[in-house]
Amino acid sequence: MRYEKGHKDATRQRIIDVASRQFRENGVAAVGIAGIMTDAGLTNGAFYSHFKSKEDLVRTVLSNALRGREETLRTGLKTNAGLEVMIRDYLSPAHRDRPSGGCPTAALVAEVARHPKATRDAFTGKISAFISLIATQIRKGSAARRRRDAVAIYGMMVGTLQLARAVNDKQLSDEILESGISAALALAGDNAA
Amino acid sequence: MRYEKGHKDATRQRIIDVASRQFRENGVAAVGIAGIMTDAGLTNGAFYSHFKSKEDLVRTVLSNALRGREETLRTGLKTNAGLEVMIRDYLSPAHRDRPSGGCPTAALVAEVARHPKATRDAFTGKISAFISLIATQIRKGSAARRRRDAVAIYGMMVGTLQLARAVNDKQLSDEILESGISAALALAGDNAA
DNA sequence: TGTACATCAGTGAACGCGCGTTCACTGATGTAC
DNA sequence: TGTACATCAGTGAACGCGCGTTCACTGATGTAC
Repeated sequence: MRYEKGHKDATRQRIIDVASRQFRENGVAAVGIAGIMTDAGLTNGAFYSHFKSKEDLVRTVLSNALRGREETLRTGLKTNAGLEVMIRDYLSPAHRDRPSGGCPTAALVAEVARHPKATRDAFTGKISAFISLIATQIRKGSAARRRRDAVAIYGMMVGTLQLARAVNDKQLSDEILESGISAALALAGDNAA
Repeated sequence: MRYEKGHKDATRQRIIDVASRQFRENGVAAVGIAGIMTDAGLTNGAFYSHFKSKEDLVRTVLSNALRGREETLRTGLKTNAGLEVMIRDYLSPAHRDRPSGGCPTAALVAEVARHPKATRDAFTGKISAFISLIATQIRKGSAARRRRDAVAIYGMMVGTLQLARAVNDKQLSDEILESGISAALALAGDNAA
């Protein structure tokens, strides 16, 4: 073989990583195949020996990024102080200011809602998983109440992060993040709230 | 004049209304000038005697839709049972299933965050206004705490509505809406929560 | 060992298409004299 | 009153451009005999 074993898989993964960053930064619709391939160090023609179509890439990127987030969340919850660190990380200025490495849900959820069913499927399962994970970390209340609060915390994190990103006023943006943290901690059953 | 007085203003408003619906339904990037003009009963060439550019239309539509929302919210809060009706309307299946007539923030906030500063300005002021309006309706806590909860409620409504729209499973989607309502009411200081 | 052929990741030009935008033009009405 | 011109909302063809996608080709390596 003229390329080492695993070369094609590595290339495919490189395309996925570049696309993952670009999609989160600029949205799926605004990102083109040619730009992704250039950033991956290839020419546009090579794309179709790795993916059936742009939509195929979108699905792959979404599954990939959400799986990565789930793992990070899972290990983070084990080693850190429950939900608190996760909530503070999620609603940090660093996360707000660098969408390309951040939560794919916050960046793409509204756009994905308009994509084909097969693409939305990638989301549905993972959103369910996130909610369940958060629910296991909530300290007080019945199982139903913990699950309700998990949904609310997740929705609030996604919404407030997006508001903080859209707003053109640093002070208001910081306030939105702070309010989100403090209200989310309250829902999580933390006394710091 | 070959057209009645006010004709051009009416046409302009018709273009804004059509664009407003299409943007919320499919996102700004996926909507073209030609399609908007066809729906408005005109040909594409006429567009540029009403707007400087597509971005000019986006700004106008955003200001318009957000102002409309603010008025609805303001009168709704006066005549109804405070926040409760508003929260239930916002997180209703009807709102989830018809984005074209719904909240422009939920539909467009992530996309607008990537638009030019002038476009984001339209958002910033109105988001501020929404937060203040909600804060006036919260029953308990210090002024700072009421404002914090207003930010959290708004963020949570936007986030949970988006999640409910993206998810491909009716039962999960309904659960997300219900959880959002009940947690938002709790934050608003309602005992029903 | 040498030669002919197979493999296949990647190249780069080309495809049709729809986009945002421009512009010469139309035609109904108003105004000047 | 009649004629020449101005106004201006809207028409529709055309512009260059970048998109997603296709495809004939390259060239380094492996395999067959």
